[in-house]
Amino acid sequence: MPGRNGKGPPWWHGKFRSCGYRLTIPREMILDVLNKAAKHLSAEEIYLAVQKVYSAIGLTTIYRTLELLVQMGLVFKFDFGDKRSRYELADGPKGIRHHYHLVCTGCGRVIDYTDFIDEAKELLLQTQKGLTKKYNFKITNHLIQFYGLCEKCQK
Amino acid sequence: MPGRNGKGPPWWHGKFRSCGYRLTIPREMILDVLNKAAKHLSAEEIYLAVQKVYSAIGLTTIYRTLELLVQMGLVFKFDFGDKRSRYELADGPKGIRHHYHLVCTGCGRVIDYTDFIDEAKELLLQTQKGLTKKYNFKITNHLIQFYGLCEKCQK
DNA sequence: ATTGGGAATGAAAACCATTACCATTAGGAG
DNA sequence: CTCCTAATGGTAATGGTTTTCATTCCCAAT
Repeated sequence: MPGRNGKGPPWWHGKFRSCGYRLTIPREMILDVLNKAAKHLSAEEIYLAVQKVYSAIGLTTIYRTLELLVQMGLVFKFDFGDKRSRYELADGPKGIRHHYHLVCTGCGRVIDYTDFIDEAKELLLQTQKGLTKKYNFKITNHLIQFYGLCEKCQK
Repeated sequence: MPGRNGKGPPWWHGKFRSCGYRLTIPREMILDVLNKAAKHLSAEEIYLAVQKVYSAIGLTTIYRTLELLVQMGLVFKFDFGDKRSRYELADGPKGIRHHYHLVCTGCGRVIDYTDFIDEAKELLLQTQKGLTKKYNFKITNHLIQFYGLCEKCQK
């Protein structure tokens, strides 16, 4: 289960080692599934996907691993209002391809978008800096989501 | 259970009527608790608070009413990562005192902040406009949250 | 290679916030 | 005041996520 392009060891190997965590089959499988999917999956979806290739996998391991990955910063966890969490690869060391979500409150559909003006990014950074100083709060991450009605649900 | 200042009928009465919903004791109690608390409460906290004054209240009603209020736009629903939802009064017709949250991933503490609102508002509006046009998505609401470590948890 | 021991796993049971069900109660228009 | 229907509340069910615990496996030290 190679990295993004099939060449070289996946970029996450180093991170695992340096954190003192073991690199196991299930963990690689889960990362691989997330890597290939490249969109938000639920724990169960990941479970089923891994199961196709590694039938011995247990749901428990899925949850445990995902929690670990989130805590390591390799994976983001989202809540779109239906009541299952969604998980998404944080896109590597260089790929700071942060993207955001439009959530339809009608049908639950989620649209990813990356068109976020550069000014906005700048502002976000400044805000972050300001808040860090004022509240002595070390910000590691942020969440931005828009809610509304998609094309179909407006009618 | 009077309005914000004890004079005049609470500002939400009109909204209820115009939506065709009945104005009942439990609903007023719940709004009253949210109004007095003025910070994010869980369903159970609201339940216990209402119970002190109106012991016949049922948890089911709490949930049902909160859902209604959220859907009416009178109340916002948040998820801070512990696994219960939090509810907060949307601050009336004039009080556009929008605020955002800093969530500590260490201890779960939540800090409200109102700084940088005006700058953010402008960009938010532009972003919103762009997204609406591009995806034909009618945005009704948004969520911004910062995650990190609070003062205590950094040590 | 082998091994020892702590980390990781998986099956099943427990958890627990939220919902569904349904018989009963009460708002408010006429 | 009455009636109709929305609203309520107790209880049981739901279902995603966690906990428990015996077993297995990674891997550093032999």
